[in-house]
Amino acid sequence: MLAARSVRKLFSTGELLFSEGEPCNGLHIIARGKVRLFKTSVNGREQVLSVNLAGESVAEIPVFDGGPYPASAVALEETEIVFISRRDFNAYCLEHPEVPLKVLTVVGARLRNLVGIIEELSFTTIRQRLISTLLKLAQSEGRKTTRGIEFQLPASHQELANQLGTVRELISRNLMRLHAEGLLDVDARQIVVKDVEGLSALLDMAS
Amino acid sequence: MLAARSVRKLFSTGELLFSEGEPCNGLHIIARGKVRLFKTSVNGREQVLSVNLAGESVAEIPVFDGGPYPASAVALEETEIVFISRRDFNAYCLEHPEVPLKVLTVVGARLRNLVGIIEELSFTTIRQRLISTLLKLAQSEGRKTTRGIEFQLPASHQELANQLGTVRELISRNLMRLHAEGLLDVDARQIVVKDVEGLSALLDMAS
DNA sequence: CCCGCGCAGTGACCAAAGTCGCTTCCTGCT
DNA sequence: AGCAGGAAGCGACTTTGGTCACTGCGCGGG
Repeated sequence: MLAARSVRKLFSTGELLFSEGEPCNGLHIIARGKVRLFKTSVNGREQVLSVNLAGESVAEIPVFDGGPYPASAVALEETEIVFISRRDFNAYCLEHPEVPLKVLTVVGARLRNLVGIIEELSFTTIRQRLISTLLKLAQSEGRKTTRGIEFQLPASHQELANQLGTVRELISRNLMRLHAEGLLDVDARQIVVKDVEGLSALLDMAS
Repeated sequence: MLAARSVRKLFSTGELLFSEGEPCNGLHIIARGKVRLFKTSVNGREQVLSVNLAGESVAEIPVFDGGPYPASAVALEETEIVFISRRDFNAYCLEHPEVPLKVLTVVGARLRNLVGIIEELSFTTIRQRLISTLLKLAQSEGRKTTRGIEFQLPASHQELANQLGTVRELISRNLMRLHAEGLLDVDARQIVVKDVEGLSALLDMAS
């Protein structure tokens, strides 16, 4: 059994699982918690590649091709990781041919996700990206009230900026602007979307 | 044998192998020629994801996860494709457990490549991206002459712009600017890099 | 209670990217 | 020769993104 050969590791909020460029010697599976995968630039900017929750694995690729980690990973909350060494996992894959196929679909999802990021980065403005994530949040976490759809931003402006590939200030500014346009109200992290249609409409516009 | 179940297809320059969003029913392997994978935006902009040569495969992912193509592919020259249906390839994978592992390393390379694009898009300017591709070209195709390292741009400014995720004019402008700075000479598609060190130096600068 | 700190708001400013409109050059075709 | 179409050059302009410097708030620890 694979579990027998695995190791459990605990990470507290903000702790690095691994850094870009490090050699990789095993597969990380998230048993509990939340992990962010990201790239860092020389001037300190960050670009988030994905946020993964319990049940998902991180950094499958270096396990197979033997290369270094292409990005860094950090725990966003108390996180428990199950770690399986490369040797063990490779052996396991050869014994169970359906496993790598399964992994391929996982990697596939990751690849589609990356292509999505590229699409956003090269075709859309920060404004559109912000609107799009606001709409997603409204749909997944929003509560309907008399004033509109209400929800909390899941993280600081800084964190949000990292995910959109930009800086804190632009989040502020764009939220302000949307408020000025009457589409939503902002109170600290509390967002009230007053006009979902209006927001969606802005997305569909060609540029 | 797998070859027995394969189909050969011919594509002429500019012909589409498949388009983003279409369902996928098999694996394409390039027997001869050159293929470009790209995304298209509503306003006609393009972003190149990769350029693949003979011996490489394209669109491995949809074969495994059954989803639609995440991007479009076009032949850049006379191209011959070997096509294997999903069913056949999946069956083949189960018989030969080492095959999906091999595919994983291919997909891994692709993933690293995409991460690289994301890094460039979110951390670097067009100027830097241009310099970087010029240096690559100089290294791979350049001939040393008395005036410097000489080579031809492999494609139109438009095509180059697509690869860098920008527009034609910025290629012109940045080439001009580099010329004005005395780093290279431009004559139509003929480039003469006069100062490789100077160019490289510009890349290392923080922003 | 006050201090420090992290987070957010904001205006001034600057640089990069993109758009438009037009010109020029080349090439192939009739 | 003349024309059409594609590729490139180029200037003027707008928009977007990013930087800087500062203010203000809220909260927890000393």
